[in-house]
Amino acid sequence: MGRSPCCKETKTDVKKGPWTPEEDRKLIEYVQLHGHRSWRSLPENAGLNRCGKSCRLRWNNYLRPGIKRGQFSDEEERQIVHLHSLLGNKWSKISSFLPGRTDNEIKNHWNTRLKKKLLRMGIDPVTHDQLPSLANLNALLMQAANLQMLQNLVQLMSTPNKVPLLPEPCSGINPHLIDLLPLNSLLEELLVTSPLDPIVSSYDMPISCSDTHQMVPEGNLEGTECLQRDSVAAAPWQGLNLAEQEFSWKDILE
DNA sequence: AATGTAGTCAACCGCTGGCGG
DNA sequence: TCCGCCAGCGGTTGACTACAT
Repeated sequence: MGRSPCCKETKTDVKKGPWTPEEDRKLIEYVQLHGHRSWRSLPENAGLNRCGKSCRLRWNNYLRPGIKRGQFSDEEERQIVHLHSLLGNKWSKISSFLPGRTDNEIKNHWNTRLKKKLLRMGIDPVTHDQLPSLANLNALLMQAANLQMLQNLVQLMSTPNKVPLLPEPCSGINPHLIDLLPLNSLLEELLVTSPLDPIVSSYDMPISCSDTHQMVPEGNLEGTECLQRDSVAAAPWQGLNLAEQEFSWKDILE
């Protein structure tokens, strides 16, 4: 399936950019007299130094009779939003339901106005679902922060027992080696006292050594990798560089 | 008044699928 | 069935304008 050779490959001097009134006049006159059976040959026949594609676009979007210009009415906007929720970015399909409006115009209107309008109304312009409220967003952020703390802990616990503390001034704690054993219980306590979103908690976390089963999706206990103090955490937990995290031990312990 | 920034929209680019030889 | 041509489509660009600093 070969790609159509663009005008630039056949003619090097085709004009681009905005159309002049004179070009418009030539195009209108030609189409009214001969129709537009072949856009490819039209420019030459009409005496236009333009690409056939460019002529088709100009005709379809601006010169064709019956085109409605100007502000979209509330009713039109409602229709576009509704059709978009059903059809997605099928601008040509959507335009077929709005007489006089071109796909290009609808697409531009969507991208520049309607998307923002929907966002302001708390509606996701892609899925058309209600966006999470500010309060929900806050809770999600808290959960994300908790999760990140847990990740840090798990990362540390999956390395040898003794690890250096973060260098000053990240930590306000005496910067010597500490035993990570007590962190085990701290981690479990965190998991119990900080219930996570079901989506987050269904994440395949390599933690299930004791009674923290609430972290593991129901019926999925068997395959869950048990975190060993000497083992290396599974894929989602790898690649976390503690040095890049913004949490200090002080933060975690507090 | 000059400059920077954001918004708008006409036009272009490149891909896709239909069609005919 | 394969291949090339073509129109149509959706995403992107860039010129222009309005508004803010």
